[in-house]
Amino acid sequence: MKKILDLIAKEVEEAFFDSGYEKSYGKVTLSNRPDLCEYQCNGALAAAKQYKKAPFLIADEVAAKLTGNQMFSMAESVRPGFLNLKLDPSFLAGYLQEMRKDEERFGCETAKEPKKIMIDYGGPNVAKPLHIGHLRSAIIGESIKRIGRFMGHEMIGDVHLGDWGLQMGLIITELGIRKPDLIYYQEDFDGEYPKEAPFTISELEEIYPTASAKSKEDEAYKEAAMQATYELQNGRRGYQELLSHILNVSVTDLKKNYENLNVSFDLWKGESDAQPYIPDMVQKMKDDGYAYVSEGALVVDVKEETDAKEIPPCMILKSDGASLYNTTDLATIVWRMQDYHPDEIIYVVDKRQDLYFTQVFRCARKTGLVGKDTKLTFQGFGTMNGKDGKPFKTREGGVMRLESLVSEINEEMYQKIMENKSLPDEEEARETAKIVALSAIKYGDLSNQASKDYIFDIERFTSFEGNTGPYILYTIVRIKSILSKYEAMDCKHVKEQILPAKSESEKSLMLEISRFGAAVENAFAETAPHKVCAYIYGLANALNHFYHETKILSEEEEAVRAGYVCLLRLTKDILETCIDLLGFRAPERM
RNA sequence: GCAACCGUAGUCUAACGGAUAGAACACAGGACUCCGACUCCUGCAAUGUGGGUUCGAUUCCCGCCGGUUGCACCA
Repeated sequence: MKKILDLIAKEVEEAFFDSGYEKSYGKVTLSNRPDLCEYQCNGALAAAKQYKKAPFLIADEVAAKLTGNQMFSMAESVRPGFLNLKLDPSFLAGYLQEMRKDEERFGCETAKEPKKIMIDYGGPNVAKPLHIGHLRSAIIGESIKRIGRFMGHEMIGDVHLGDWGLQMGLIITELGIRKPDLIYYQEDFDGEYPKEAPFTISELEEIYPTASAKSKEDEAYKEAAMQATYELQNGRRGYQELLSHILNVSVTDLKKNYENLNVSFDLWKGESDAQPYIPDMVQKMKDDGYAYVSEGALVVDVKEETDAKEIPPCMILKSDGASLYNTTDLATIVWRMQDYHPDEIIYVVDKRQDLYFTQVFRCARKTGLVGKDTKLTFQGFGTMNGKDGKPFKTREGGVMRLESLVSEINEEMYQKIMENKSLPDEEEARETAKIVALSAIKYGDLSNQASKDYIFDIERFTSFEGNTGPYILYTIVRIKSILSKYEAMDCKHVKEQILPAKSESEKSLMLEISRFGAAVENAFAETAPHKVCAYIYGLANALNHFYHETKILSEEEEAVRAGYVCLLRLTKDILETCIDLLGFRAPERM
């Protein structure tokens, strides 16, 4: 089903053409003066120069061609040369009627050329709990993935675990001190290792920071850890077995935590999965003459002549020959290309890594790891700040665990719900609090442009008023309540059909609904989930406005009432589809 | 020092180069015999600064001021 904007533009383009102007001037946009019109075309202003004619004269001609067109109830020319349009209510009702026949997509067409897109987000570290620094990547990445999928693209989410390097050696060393008898430490052992991990997740989460702290004070300890890391990476059997236990235990825990955030990944690959690709990749870079030794390290130049500043070379190997972050990221590109051949890889990463990814992308392109037909996108996000405008911290000034943040907000929501006494059942209240709390966190984040820093204000985000997640959910719940009352009225014999709007507020609501496809499409094109938020906020407002002015269930004319109910149901379905794209859902009651 | 990003009502935030810069919170008023008033309506209030390009600039270019961040062996 064509977007309503395209249908309108088609008519206007033809009117331009019939008046002797290029069709392209007939581009139509949503009105930025809703008091004057619903849609507008500024083409006459642009055409004035080419045709050496006053813009309003052109607009007059086009408007004349459009009068009488069944799509519009108004098409007028306004100085200096705007073309103002209002849709015919019957046309609009017909359009919505078509939308509601498509219960899944509401007429939103999928992309003409579906792409295979890998999306790298999450980025948690093994053996370390998720903290608030991981929140934005998870929320934004998940939403982009869902929006892309809705648009018909093949979206492959990869969590990209931090599971390589000294941290593993530290854990192995510390565990060896605590439990030296474990067979993983017997070098001559060649039997089967036990399936059960020799530690729990909470032990693991305690072992790592302890080991990390020790290594900073104790030089010998650090040596041991580095030695363990080296042996692990060079294939010591018992250590590798320990690594896989660490991975298993951690990933199980991470999955649970991400599940609570309604975030999921298609791939649970990590830095360790890229390691096997490193030697060949490095060798090829050397053979092709891209990599050379500078100050002891192996690097690839990524400067370009158009650069305003010096972009340092991309380091491939450290001067001691060891790999580093860059090496792993490049090798990750190798297997992604080899196994998936994506059209695009999107990195949802902290924007502070902008320069770093510029280096990696350039290096990957220059050395031929990716071809021209694969796009590499850096989708940097800003910092989540506290109310003081500084990076969000606990009251003590430490890094807050994600779990603590979530449970704090769950509790806050629970208190609110209990105050309202809307849900007498405690269990339901707890469950609902979780759902609403997640909407507060996610909407609070996603309603901002991803690239900007934003202030995480629990009080504001959890409010039921204003541009918040809970407000959106409240609107949905309210509609559900009305709909279920309608069901109980036993009106099955009445034909449900959307009728032409009779009031301004009804028409505004219908106009908002009709924009659905364009809004989602645009949000994906700009990888901008905040556009989905802006859209549903407008839709929820239009609904509440309409609701306030219109008696729905007490409307006496059955057909009109059924028409209202149709409109409400369509609004609800679209709102729910949109919040699913944002990664949260609505409760039945709240 | 060099570079990147960002400066919009008191606060928080939006706007393909287009009309009177749009919301939210807060504040000041107002609206419920009614489907969930956690709603709705009215008002107050903003583009850091100086130039340039343009018929037209929050948007593009340059200078200044302010903030954030990044600048080779961490990830």
